[in-house]
Amino acid sequence: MLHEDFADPSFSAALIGWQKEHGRHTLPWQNTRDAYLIWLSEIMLQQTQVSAVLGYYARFLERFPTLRELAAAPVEDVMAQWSGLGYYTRARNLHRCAQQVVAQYDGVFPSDPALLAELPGIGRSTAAAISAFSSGTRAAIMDGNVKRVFARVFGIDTFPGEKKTEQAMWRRAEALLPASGIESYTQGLMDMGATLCTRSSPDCARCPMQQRCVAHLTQRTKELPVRKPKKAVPEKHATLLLIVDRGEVLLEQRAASGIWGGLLSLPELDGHTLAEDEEQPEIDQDALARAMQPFGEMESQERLMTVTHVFTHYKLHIAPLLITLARREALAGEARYQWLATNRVADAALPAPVKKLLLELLGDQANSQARMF
DNA sequence: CAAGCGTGGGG
DNA sequence: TCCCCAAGCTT
Repeated sequence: MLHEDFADPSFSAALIGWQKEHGRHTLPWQNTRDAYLIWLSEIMLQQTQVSAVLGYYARFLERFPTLRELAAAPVEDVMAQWSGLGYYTRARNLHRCAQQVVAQYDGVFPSDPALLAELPGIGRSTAAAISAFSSGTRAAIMDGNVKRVFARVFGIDTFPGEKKTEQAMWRRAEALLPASGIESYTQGLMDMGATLCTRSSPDCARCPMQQRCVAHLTQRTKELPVRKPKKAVPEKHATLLLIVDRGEVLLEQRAASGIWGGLLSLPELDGHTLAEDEEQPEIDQDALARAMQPFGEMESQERLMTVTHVFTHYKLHIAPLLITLARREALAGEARYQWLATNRVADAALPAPVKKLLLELLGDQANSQARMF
């Protein structure tokens, strides 16, 4: 034949039947056709597991019950709600997307996946999921679940991250779409991947694909899908300035791009990029004095214990430097700096490890009368 | 188009 | 402790 023929109606039939009987039906974003509720869940669930999303989803909707309220809100409020969930570009794009849907579509998400995919933060797969769940549109998703299920059921033994392999999977996904029942089918792919065909120890005994699964039949579920080739994780070091004064802490808004883009964080003492293993670098007092210039006169400095934060692509050693002020300078024209009351840290748009650091320290402070901010 | 982009949990 | 990676998108 000229090209692969991936069509097989029995695949979707088996999957749909399984989903209706054994799939998930009570997640907070199910049992609705409200595109706002579905879109929000799909964005939060990008590279993020359901258990991590549940709390954020509920709090986010409490703060932004409607698309228009989200669109009208300051982006800082959106970032604060997203704080701790990671991949912060999603939050900025979410806000932009809400504004675009209000402006271009009068607040109504289009049902066409191609139009959805033009909006910020919505790619081909997310567009298909939103479209399928909110309007029953027949469109294919391609996420980690689908890649894992396909790799095993069809015995695909090349790395799914490889472009050629992924393209083949997309063709297969399109060919396997059911004539009807796209909602149960799409949800079934996700449910199978998340609850049955898991990364380790898949429950093949309960799997509707058992009789047709190449990996199961050849006992290769451990080998499939093919692992991502791993590479050495670089280590970076940063000295963060923990400047406290009168019950407030000094924060700096980070650049929109790069790690923790657009979030508030502690000012970073630059010029300290170090070789590996050099855990406790000497503080460059000249650089520190220059960095402190805009904020005031230093009273004391105290090095706190280094904490290590592991990202997907590198490891960051954070050396906090606690600084108190003898005199505070007014923040003239420095829009990216702000003083934040320490009792508002928990709700601020901070990266997870920075928020953790601050809360731990402030907790210690609260328990200690010896030292007052 | 390969790399950049968070965080938390399971094994 | 360490490894792996999850309802991917953007540049």
